[in-house]
Amino acid sequence: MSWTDDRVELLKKMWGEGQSASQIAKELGGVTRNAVIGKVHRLGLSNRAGSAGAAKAEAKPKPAPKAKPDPKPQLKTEPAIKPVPVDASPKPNLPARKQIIPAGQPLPPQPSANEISPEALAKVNAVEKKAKKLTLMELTERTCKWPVGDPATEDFWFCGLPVQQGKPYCEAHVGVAFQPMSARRDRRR
DNA sequence: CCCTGATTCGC
DNA sequence: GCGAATCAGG
Repeated sequence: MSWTDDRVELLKKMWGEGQSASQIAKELGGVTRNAVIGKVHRLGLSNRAGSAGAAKAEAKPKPAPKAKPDPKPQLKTEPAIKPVPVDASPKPNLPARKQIIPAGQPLPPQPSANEISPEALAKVNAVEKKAKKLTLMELTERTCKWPVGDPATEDFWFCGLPVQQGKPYCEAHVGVAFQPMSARRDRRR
C-alpha cells in the first residue's frame, strides 16, 4: 500500500480528530501504526496543533548527529522550552457520562467486601448495563472476568469489558474488587 | 501486559 | 519517502 492522496487525507483527518495512530492504521488498512506515525512525522504534523496558526518552527532538540550505532546512545538533552499546549482540541473519546442510575435491584452476592463505596457500586451497576455479557468460554486474557448474576440461573454472565492493565477486571470492577483498605475505621497495628 | 507517540536508520 | 525496530512513557 502506498500513501495515495486520499489515504493521506484520511490520515490527516483522523489524526486531526485525535484518533490514535493504531486506529488510523486499522482504518486505512495495509499499514501499521508505525507507518502512520512515520508518515505523520514526515508530513510535519506530529504535534496535533496543526489547526490553529501556530507556532512555527520549533527548535528540535537534535543536538548531535550521531553516526555511530552505539548500544545505548539515547542521550537526552533537556529541552529548554516546552511547547505550550494550546489544547483546545475536542476529545471525542470522552465517555458521555450521564446520570448514574442508582441501584434499584438487589445486588448479586459480591465477592468479599461488603463495605464498598457507593460510588464504586453505582459505577459497577452502570457498567453492567453495557457489559459484553460473555460466557465462560468467551473470556480471554483481557476481558473482565467479573461474574454477574447467579451462576445457578440463566441470568449469568461475565462482564467482558476490556480489563485494566494487568488486573483481571475492568476498571469499574477493579474498583470494587480491590478495596483500598481504608474505610477501616479501626486501624490497629 | 496493554497501549500511546517519537525516533532512528537501513532500505 | 518508507516503516520496522526501538525507545520512552502511561
